Amino acid sequence: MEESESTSDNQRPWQSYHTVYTNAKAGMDGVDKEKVQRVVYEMSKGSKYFENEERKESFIRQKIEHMRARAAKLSAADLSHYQKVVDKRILELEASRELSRIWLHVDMDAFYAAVETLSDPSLKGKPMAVGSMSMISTANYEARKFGVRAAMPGFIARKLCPELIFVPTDFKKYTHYSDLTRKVFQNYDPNFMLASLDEAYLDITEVSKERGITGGEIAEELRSRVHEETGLTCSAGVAPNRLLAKVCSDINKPNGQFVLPNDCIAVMTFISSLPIRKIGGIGKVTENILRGVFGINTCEEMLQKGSFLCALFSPSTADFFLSVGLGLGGTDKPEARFRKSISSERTFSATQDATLLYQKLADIAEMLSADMQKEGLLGRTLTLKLKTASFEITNVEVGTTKCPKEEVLWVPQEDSSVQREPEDRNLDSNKEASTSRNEEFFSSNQMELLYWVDDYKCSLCGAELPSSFVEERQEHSDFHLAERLQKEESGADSRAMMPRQRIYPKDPLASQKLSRICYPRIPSVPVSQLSVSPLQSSSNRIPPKAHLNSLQKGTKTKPYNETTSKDMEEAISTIPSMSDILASSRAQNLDLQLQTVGPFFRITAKSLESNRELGRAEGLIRVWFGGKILHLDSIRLKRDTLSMERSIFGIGLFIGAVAIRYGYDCGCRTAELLAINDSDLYHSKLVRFYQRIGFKTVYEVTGSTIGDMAHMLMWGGIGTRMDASIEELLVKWCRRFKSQD
DNA sequence: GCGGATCAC
DNA sequence: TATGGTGATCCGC
Repeated sequence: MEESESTSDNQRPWQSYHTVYTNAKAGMDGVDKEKVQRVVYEMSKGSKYFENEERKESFIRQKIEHMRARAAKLSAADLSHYQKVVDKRILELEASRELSRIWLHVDMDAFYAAVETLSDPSLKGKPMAVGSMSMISTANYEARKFGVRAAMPGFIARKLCPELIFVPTDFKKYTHYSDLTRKVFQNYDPNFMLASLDEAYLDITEVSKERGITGGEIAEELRSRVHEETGLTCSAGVAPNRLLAKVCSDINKPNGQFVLPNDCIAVMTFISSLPIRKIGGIGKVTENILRGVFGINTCEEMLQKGSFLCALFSPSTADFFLSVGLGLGGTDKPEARFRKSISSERTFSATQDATLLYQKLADIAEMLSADMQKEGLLGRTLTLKLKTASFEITNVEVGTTKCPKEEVLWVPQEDSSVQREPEDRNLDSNKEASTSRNEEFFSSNQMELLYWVDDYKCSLCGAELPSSFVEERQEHSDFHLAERLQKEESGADSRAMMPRQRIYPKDPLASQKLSRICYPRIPSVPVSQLSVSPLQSSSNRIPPKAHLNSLQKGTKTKPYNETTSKDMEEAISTIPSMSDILASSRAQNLDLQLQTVGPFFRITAKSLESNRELGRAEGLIRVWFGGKILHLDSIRLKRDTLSMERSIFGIGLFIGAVAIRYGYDCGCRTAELLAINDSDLYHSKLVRFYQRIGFKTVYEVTGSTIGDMAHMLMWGGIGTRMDASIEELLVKWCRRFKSQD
């Protein structure tokens, strides 16, 4: 066998070059596959792409060999053990079989190509492909007869079919037609799942029951309505679950449909001879492995080889294979799905021009940033993807606690390329930046959704507050805002309620210089380290109930800044002492420490349980003409704080309160900060947040005037300069720090 | 948590 | 001349 294969390789080398292009696709029945294979091989041979494909193939062959060896090593005892595992698992899976629902999968026929033909009827009947010389997105059925298909580079397609017409992609058009199809789908299942622009899953169980018609009849009707609405044809599959429905929609493509009845025997018969490659999720590699290692070709064989699959694959993968063998698939009601990542990438011709590469990176970052702002998204993990001229792909991720982004991302990337393959470093051809990582991604738009359901319940957490509780409601929405900001910030770059230091150096020298001026560092061994508690007596404390009452009276019905001076006098007597703040922070299991060096201070918050640092603030007491000013440089909260029950008020505000109280004790009357403007979206929220705390805008630093330069040197960026009266801050928030007794 | 790989459209 | 862009998931460390 080996012999004859290698001989045929020598005579017909193209047979050993495995591409996805020969994989059976609708409309490719009469194609001379041998010829296609040969042309693809001839056009690819010797290219960097080809070499990379061979490298990948050889890797897969190794993997197969390795798995074969492992399979051969399994003892009879092992196999009988795994057989028991499989038998049990199959019973469990079988028990979960759900035959009561009818799923329909719709798939538009050659969608992009069909849309283009609609807008330019002269294309009708001619071989045509949507895409470019580099890559084809879709080919119409005339082109498919030549072996031209999606995912094939255009220059190869042209070789296969010289008269092939190329049409550039135009997503606006496709989206328009996709919208039209959705309006039709809506009538059959308001919760339909869109799989892409041209594919959808519909649960037609209800509609079938209500109208007393079969799934097949619904499919017919839906398809003809799609045609009426769009002038396009589509194919449909009807089956008891989504996995099978998808397979079915492909069977009578184009402009056809196939119904698999909700009947266990029918399903098992259908699946028994089905090639595994037809199943969504089983691609070229998995197919090769399953065939090469276990000789599996059909879904039925998954069950026969179940013990091997369980022995060699992870439980979740083995489960998937077994359910495929049983013809099981998703039947559940779709849950709302949120995007988990957003990305932007570009391929460009190889270059060794570092400046150009940096420029490309900057451009891509800009595009990504724009896309994110459009959707109001923030990210937590930033990934740089690099594709070299030899098609090798490298990813570098950074959690966003590190900064600055560009340096962290880019410099190590270059270095690692140097180590691995020096000659490739200068041939970088593709970069992508993306942000992602599962639940750590979220939309900041969601923050705006706080409203009072029935004018009574908080839409975000269900807390109940009647409308007469004006102050409480304000505070409650502050809480959610703060919570959101805290989450976003500890994800974005750990800057929390106060500005972090940030500067955009033009050159290294400038950077050094600026950092000396702006960011005095507190020595790692503090000259004076004091626990804050002994600093203050609680002499000016009054019983908690009393000051709570007086404050509520004063502020309940009017905003704070309208507080009368008499209220103020009353209130001042109620401002929390340092020990008030510390006592209530300890009640939250927080250990606050204040360190000072000359004018500089640092406040750290640790968890009393874990002793881990949860956040810190830095700043200095600045002497100015009118007196002293508390200058807040940054408050940072650690990611750990996110998982805690506490709100930002529990940590950020405690840290802030210690800073403010420290400033008060030092004789400062004013606190100043800069709400840094990284993005407009975030900035406006930050400013609003500070405003609610009690800060007022004094100046917009835009960087457009010489005067702004001084601010930027001072603060390290552009943004909104804000001040607050320290006394007012203490009064405003004193209820937070009332004693726990 | 990170980086590589696979898959789908 | 020339082999894409976007998003998701899983595995192994």
